[in-house]
Amino acid sequence: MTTVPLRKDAARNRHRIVEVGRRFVDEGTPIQLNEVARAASVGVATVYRHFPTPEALLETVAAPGLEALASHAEQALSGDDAWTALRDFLFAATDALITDASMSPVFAAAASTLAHTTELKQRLVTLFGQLLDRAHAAGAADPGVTQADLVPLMCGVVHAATVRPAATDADRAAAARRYLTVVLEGLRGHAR
Amino acid sequence: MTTVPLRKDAARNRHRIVEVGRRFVDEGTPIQLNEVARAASVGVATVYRHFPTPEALLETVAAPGLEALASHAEQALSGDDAWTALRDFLFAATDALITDASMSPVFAAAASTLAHTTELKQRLVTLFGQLLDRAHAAGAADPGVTQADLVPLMCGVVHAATVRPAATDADRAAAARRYLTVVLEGLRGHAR
DNA sequence: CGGTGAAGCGGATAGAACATCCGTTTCGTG
DNA sequence: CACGAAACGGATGTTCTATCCGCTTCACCG
Repeated sequence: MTTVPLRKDAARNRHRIVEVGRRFVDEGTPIQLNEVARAASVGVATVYRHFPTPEALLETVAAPGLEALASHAEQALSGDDAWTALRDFLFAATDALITDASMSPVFAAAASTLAHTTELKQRLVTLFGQLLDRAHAAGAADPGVTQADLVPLMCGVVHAATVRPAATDADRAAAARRYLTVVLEGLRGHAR
Repeated sequence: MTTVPLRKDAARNRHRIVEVGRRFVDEGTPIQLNEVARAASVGVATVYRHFPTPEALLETVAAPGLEALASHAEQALSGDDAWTALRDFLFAATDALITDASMSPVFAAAASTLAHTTELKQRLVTLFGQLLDRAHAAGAADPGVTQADLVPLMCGVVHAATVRPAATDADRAAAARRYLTVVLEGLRGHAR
């Protein structure tokens, strides 16, 4: 599983492709590999060689965001109040998922094409779980909701905000925060 | 907007097509119009004439379920306790959305191709709103959550349960009910 | 009834999107 | 500099989507 370092030109092309992928995601353009190739001034085969499917490219585009989220979660784990730490982290995560369109599809997808992403997602799930368990231990969260539920719940909140007809991105973000508030209240409420 | 009654053969074909559409939805097969034509022993053009897009067919497939939901909501409105009526109805709605795969996409879609569906959705949103308003009036629900939020929240709950890796449909339904419980708790909790 | 025109039918096929293959080019090492 | 491996690119086969138009069926009317 040790990766041979890419040749210089290959690295450059790969980088270009990811950049274009990022741009497409930000613009809401669907990722079509032929289209990406054109925009990156690269042969179609080059794109397909690096990323066999649109999802694979999406995952790579999403990776930095997921990593940032993971570090954030690690920091949150050192917070003193379990509930506050969980809550603040989830708000940050929601904002990230709304802002960066590449993240929620990757999150929601069952399995991943890329080993790196799989590992990253696993790490995040574990971190989510630890944050939740701390809250459980402090008696601050409904014990009926488990590790396996937190990521889906987040996806649900984001999905709800996405479905809702909203004029601007800010509106959507505000809705997501309100929905998260409801869910958090439900999580905590049941514990009492 | 008065619709001319279909010719006998046209009605038969249309019916066949919808039937096949229903089957595809139940089997989780993606609705491809050419494929539907083959399965319905009908020319491609016939399918396209009745349903210009897969979504249009999906809407028609979903319509009976949406209608059932609407009548259920109307019944719920005559319940004596506002909160109980809302809660029971939302549980029933969640079950329906999980069971019938045609409903949530139609629900989540912003606009509809079909006039009938548009009207039906509008009716449902109104009914949801009335149920929620009764709960508001009874001081049983967070006033920060409005009419425009209820449908998205339902979509979110269903989405969360769909995303969650689950062995069986029953698991998924159970998860959805748990998530709805959390949301309801959050809705009610904030009101107090 | 049988004739007639409108409504509907079907499938060949044009067009778009996707993915692969292979001859050519570029890179890095000895 | 020469050579083999790695990477490139785009022409091209494949698949999926949707339209067009010549033919058939239906329903109505004399």
